Amino acid sequence: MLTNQSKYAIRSVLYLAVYTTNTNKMGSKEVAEKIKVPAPFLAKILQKLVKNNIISSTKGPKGGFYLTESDQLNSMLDIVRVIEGLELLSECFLGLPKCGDENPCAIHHLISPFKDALLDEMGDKTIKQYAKETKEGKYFLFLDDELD
Amino acid sequence: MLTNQSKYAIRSVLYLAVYTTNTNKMGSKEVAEKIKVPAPFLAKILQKLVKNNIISSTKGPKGGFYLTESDQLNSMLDIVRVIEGLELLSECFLGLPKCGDENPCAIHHLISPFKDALLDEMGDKTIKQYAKETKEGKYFLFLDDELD
DNA sequence: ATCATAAAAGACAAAAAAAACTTTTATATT
DNA sequence: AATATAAAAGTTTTTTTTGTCTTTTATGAT
Repeated sequence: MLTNQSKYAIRSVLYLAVYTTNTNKMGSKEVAEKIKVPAPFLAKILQKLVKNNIISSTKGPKGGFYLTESDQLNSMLDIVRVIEGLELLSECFLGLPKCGDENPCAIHHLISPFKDALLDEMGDKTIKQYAKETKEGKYFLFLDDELD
Repeated sequence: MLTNQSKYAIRSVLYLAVYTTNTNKMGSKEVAEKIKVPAPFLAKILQKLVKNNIISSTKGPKGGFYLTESDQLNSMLDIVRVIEGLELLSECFLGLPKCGDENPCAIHHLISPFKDALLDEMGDKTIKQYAKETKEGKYFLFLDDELD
């Protein structure tokens, strides 16, 4: 439903939202280590996120990636949009070309309400909100040494 | 969430369940045309399904693929299991290694009930039931010339 | 028995996704 | 100004998925 690229993107943005500020940036290798994804691959993904105004960065010593206040107003769906587009999220679970309410595949009735709820939340809720709830311990970004 | 292979497999099994019998088999090319998937690729998939007792086949003239009564007692989950395993269906939507109720990712609360419902239906309902409901017009297997 | 048909088997090719590597550019610190 | 740091940019490699092609085997019909 999502490519690894989108998954890594979402997890890294959430991580950066929780653990960095404009005065406390983080390098791509460190982020990769923390959330346990391939470092060079993540570097490419973060690059793409910067170019599309999802996150921010500065080069050089003390440089790295971080989120501005305005970056934090983006949604998960915004992230997916710039990484792979929204097609994967919307296409039929069984691959039926024109699956829909009028022409439902065998499991459309199960998928449809779920997809609506998912797109609603992923489209409306901001990274800032997710970060806040993560800090409150509601969600996790990786294992074991969470929040240390 | 599912590979094309699994999608094609499910759709072709449903198609065969609706449109064939042990006295009225169908060749792989014809099935491929009907459900609009690449013919040689589907041939390989059907082969795998036969080998794993999801569907049946006979060679030669008047030969082809079909479902026996006992084939029809399989579930969609059985199909996915033999094609790609159940990993893809069960792994975390954001790729969190040990996502679960104790260690939820940011959207676990949304995904979890959906996944439960999906696995329940896909695991319990038989191909026979799906075929019956498809014949009743409840679901569709392809477009336009349905049931002609 | 022969022949045409259709699946089985196996090798092969193309495309997409995932991942790695190298060079260049910007920037804080000294 | 020089240096070290870290992102940006671009190229390349690997792996997985998808898809094709060729040969072999089985079987119903004549």
